[in-house]
Amino acid sequence: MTIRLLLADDQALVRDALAALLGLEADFEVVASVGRGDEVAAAAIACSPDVALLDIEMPGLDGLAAASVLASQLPECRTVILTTFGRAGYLRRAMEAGAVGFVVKDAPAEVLADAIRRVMKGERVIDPTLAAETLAAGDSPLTARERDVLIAARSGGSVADIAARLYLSEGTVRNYLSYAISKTDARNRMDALRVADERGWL
Amino acid sequence: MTIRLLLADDQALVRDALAALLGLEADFEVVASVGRGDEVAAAAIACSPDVALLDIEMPGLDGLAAASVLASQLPECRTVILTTFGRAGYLRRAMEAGAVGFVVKDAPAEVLADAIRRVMKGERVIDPTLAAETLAAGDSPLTARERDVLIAARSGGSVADIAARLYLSEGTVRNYLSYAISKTDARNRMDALRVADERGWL
DNA sequence: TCTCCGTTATGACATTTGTCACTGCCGCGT
DNA sequence: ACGCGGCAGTGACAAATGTCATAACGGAGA
Repeated sequence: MTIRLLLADDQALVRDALAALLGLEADFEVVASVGRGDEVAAAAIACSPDVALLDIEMPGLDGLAAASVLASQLPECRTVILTTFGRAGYLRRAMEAGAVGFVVKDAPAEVLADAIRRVMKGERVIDPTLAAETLAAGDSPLTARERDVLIAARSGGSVADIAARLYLSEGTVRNYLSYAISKTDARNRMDALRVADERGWL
Repeated sequence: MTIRLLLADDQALVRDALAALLGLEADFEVVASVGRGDEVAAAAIACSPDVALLDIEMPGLDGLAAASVLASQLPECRTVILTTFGRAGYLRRAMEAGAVGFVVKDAPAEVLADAIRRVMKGERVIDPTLAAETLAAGDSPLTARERDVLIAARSGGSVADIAARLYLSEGTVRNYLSYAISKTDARNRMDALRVADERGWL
């Protein structure tokens, strides 16, 4: 009984390489392979895979959003997130999006193959180091707006720019930035951005 | 006549997957596979590959530095840089480090295989889009110190922090930052950092 | 109902940042 | 010998940033 796989990764070379790697295993069959998050659902419906391997960073729709869509439209297909970044916040969001597995690209090939077989048996598979880290980082203390302001600050604009983009007054933006800076124990907005990003709070 | 390959990529899964992919081609043979830049030279000397495929982001020594070492210690081995980021500055630095090929991971698998065969024939292989972009971005207008200051600014510290780290006066740091901001047409240091990073000037 | 929290906002304030002018030193090329 | 450009610094100034107190409004929960 072969396990039917869907592969989603924006980097064609990595996608093809993973297909080659998984194709070496006798019990795996790659039935679909896409390079954009917004193509995942359609491909899954067309090919009805047993397991979808989704990268997070993809154009169109990110892997986490794609996992949500997949969970609602094709609940019998299990999702494993396969990503470069073992960033704490990703794991939490992946679980919320209905993923049952989470593997980082640092892991050796056997870990991935093993993870796929285990999710097929109904288990949840999560990188243990990452799980610990996620628990340690904890929930984001940032409110929704504080997060919005930080994200808007990422492009390097001034308070005025951010205020204009979010339709807020400049004073309000300064307040939110100040809160964010204090909650992240940072010294200024760049530092806050760096810290929040590392902790997966954005 | 098979082409002997050395593979270097910090992500084990990607490394193994690439090995599987390249192994499917009849004329390729992966003779070494490492996960750290500082293991490249030793592995190359031990296995004498014809072509080394190096990722840029690696612990120990980055792919560009590893390419330099390889070029001096084992000049008969040709280097192809294989990286996620088609960032303009990387290409220039790769060429300076003695690489003869540059392939982005966005490219389809045939491009990589083709590139390997072509560098074996003595050709240089460079992603054409990227080449154009690199020429457009041009040489970095930043002086060595301006670059240092920008890099130090990346960790999110204040002028005082940067000055302390580089053993400069605060005024000097402010001047360099100001020059950097003006040379990048940015609005503030974050913007300058973003721009310089994108252009590969760091 | 009353209180807490998040959102939005203002004004005042100190600090930091960015800009500019100007100086001196050193090394390189003509 | 001279000028140019990079490096390092000072001082002054305007603008942006970060902090704090304070306040109004609405929703969620005790």
